[in-house]
Amino acid sequence: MAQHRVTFTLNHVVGELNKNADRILREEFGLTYSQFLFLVHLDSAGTVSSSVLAKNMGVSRAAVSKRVSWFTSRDLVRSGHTPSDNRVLTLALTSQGKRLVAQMSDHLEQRFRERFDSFEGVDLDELNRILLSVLDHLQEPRKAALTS
Amino acid sequence: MAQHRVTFTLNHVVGELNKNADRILREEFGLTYSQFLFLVHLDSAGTVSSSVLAKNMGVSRAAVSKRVSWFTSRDLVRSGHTPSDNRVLTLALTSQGKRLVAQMSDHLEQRFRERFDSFEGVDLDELNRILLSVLDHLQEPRKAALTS
DNA sequence: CGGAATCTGTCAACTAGTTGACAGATGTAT
DNA sequence: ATACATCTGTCAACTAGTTGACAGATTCCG
Repeated sequence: MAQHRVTFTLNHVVGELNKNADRILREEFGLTYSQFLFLVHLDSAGTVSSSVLAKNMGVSRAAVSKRVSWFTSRDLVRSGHTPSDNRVLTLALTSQGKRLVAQMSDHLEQRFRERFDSFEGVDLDELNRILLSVLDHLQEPRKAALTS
Repeated sequence: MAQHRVTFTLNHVVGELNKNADRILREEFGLTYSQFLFLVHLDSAGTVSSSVLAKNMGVSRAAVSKRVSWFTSRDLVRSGHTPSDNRVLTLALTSQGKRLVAQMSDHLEQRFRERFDSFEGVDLDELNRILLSVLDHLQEPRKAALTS
């Protein structure tokens, strides 16, 4: 009974973290956390099609499609069709976009450290290791099917 | 640099968990995870005003307001004005609502256990303890202001 | 070659949240 | 008592996601 409440705690923690990040990014950069995530995903992906980006971000192709113009009109993202395949719309950060996402990441991390470096109660690297282990377990349903 | 990535992992884990829960609840009960959460919050609150429920759920008053009729029309929630204060709309689960939320909770927990009871890699109670500690730290900005 | 299948991005219609404004009810201070 | 402040739920307009349908481009085979 108490056991599954860990999912509630997880949701609660994530809610607080994202709320904080969103507030900081709005104040300091005028962008939302979700816009930051878009740029982060694009940054780590390099040059990708809009549908690959959608898959990476875990949202629908339509969701990405509708947001692209917001970023291109601000010169943060460059989009264009490749000659090799005229269906795909390739996306990449502009140099300005790269600069911005680096600044945002740095700032966010600094604020995060201010808050947690002096916090002895928890080892965040250890927490991350545990969470990755849980994630791995969640994404492998094969085990249950094979053990019999 | 690696440190703040724990926030990404957290988001990822929560996304997977909620996606699973949503799928299960839709299949077995025809309700979404977010509808389940509405009922859970109302269940643990007992009889509350719509604005208190909004605060508990971490959403706006308007968001709750717009959803109430969905639940009352299905006889899961009862709503009415108290004579003591004619502004407030009091909400409570019907007996049918209570029965449903109990069934849903039980089912979800059973499925959760099936998946994690045999999983030796992680102690979920320990994880919950850590997360509660992080949550506590996040919600207390006073410490930083006082230590000097 | 020529279908047929598949993949791409976009559209329309929908859901569930937000903020800001509002009217009405209640509380408070002179 | 009366004016002012605050709290309540609801509304309109907006944002950001969803699914399903679609046309066009590409790929796969026979």
